[in-house]
Amino acid sequence: MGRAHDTKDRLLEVAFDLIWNQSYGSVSVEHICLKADVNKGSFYHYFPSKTDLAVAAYEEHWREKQPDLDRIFSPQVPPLKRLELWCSNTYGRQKAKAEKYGHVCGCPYVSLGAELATQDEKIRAKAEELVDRTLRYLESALTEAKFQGLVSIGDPRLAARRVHSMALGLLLHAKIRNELSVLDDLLPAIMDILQAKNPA
Amino acid sequence: MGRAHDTKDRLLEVAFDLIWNQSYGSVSVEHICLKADVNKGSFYHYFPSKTDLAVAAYEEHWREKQPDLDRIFSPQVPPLKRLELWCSNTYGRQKAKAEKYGHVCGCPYVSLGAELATQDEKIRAKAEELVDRTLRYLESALTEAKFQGLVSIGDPRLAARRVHSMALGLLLHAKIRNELSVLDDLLPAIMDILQAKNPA
DNA sequence: CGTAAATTTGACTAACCGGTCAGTTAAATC
DNA sequence: GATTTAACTGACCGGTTAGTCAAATTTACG
Repeated sequence: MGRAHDTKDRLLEVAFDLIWNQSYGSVSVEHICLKADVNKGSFYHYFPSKTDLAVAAYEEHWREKQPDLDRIFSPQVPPLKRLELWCSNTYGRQKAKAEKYGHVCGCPYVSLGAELATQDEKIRAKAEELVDRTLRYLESALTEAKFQGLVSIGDPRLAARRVHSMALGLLLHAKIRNELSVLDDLLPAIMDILQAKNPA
Repeated sequence: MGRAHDTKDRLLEVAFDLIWNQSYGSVSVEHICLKADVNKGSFYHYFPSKTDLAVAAYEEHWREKQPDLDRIFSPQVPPLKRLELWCSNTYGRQKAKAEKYGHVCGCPYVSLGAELATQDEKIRAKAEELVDRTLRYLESALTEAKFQGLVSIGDPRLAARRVHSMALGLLLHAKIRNELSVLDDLLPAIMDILQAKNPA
């Protein structure tokens, strides 16, 4: 075998970071290779195409962040508290990114999905998959919240999509206005949607 | 003067249509010129850069659609009815686009804004401006609705952003899933946010 | 009509794009 | 220590990109 280093991981990480911060179209394979200190030839040893890299980078990013979500949405945590943790986690990630790059970057899955959903089926499918996984966490929390009489909602699945949509929308507003404070309304807006009896 | 034709208008229309359907990055100046039947040299006679074309195309599109919005949000229409009309207008536009191109295209301002807000300041500013104009319609309707006791909301400006965020979020879900039916929940979700007393 | 200004043309540039490939290097296996 | 195989290299490819320009054409106007 060859030199078993972390080349592939570096490519995945750099790719996710650059695409999230900029956009798929404006980040070239060369940029990614340069920043990851990888030769272009090596790139195509690991990934058959730029598209495949993007898909793999987003899957890898999920894999890394899933433990956080599992902790936030742990059955040990009261359901509405999970939503509160999710909101503050979202805010924290956006704040960190904004401080690093000087502008609000919004939801990474949406950035990629919105740009390429109509262009690249592989990427659209992956974005859909990642969104669906997120919805599952939300739906689970909402189902429990409803059972405990904490919220006044109909179908938890539908309510989860509404909550998620509100979050995506506010993240987009924050990105387009480049103003992190838009996200201050995230938790209150969500609690209003749910007509939460006991505001977290 | 030269041949005073509709060259510029054709460029604006084609550009908006292509960028909305695909993305800024994947639509080249050549594509636009080809579809508009305009020589590339002529393009740069009218626009100093691709960015400037995009900004102008989006401004022009707003100019064309504003009469529709003025009609929908006319003071002659009951405030909650305005929201209902706005939702069905949104659905109609998405349906038409989806039938024309075979996939849901989402909100055009968001597509451009999400892709380029962190990259191109001119485009970010224009996206912000267009979103703000839309918010003004919503805020006006909500202010009246609140005064008439039709809704239970706090600050109408904040509520308008929530309504708009929900719409953006659902449009994004529809685009990423490529499923128009996601938008069936648009009006109900908005009415729930507002805790509308008299569901439209 | 004559001239000047607006418009149109299409060939051109120089950089960049995603992707290829023949060959080199280093680690694991026997 | 020889062999195998994965990891890596860097030059290279054809095509595309945004943008330029000098010349040609058309129209408005005095």
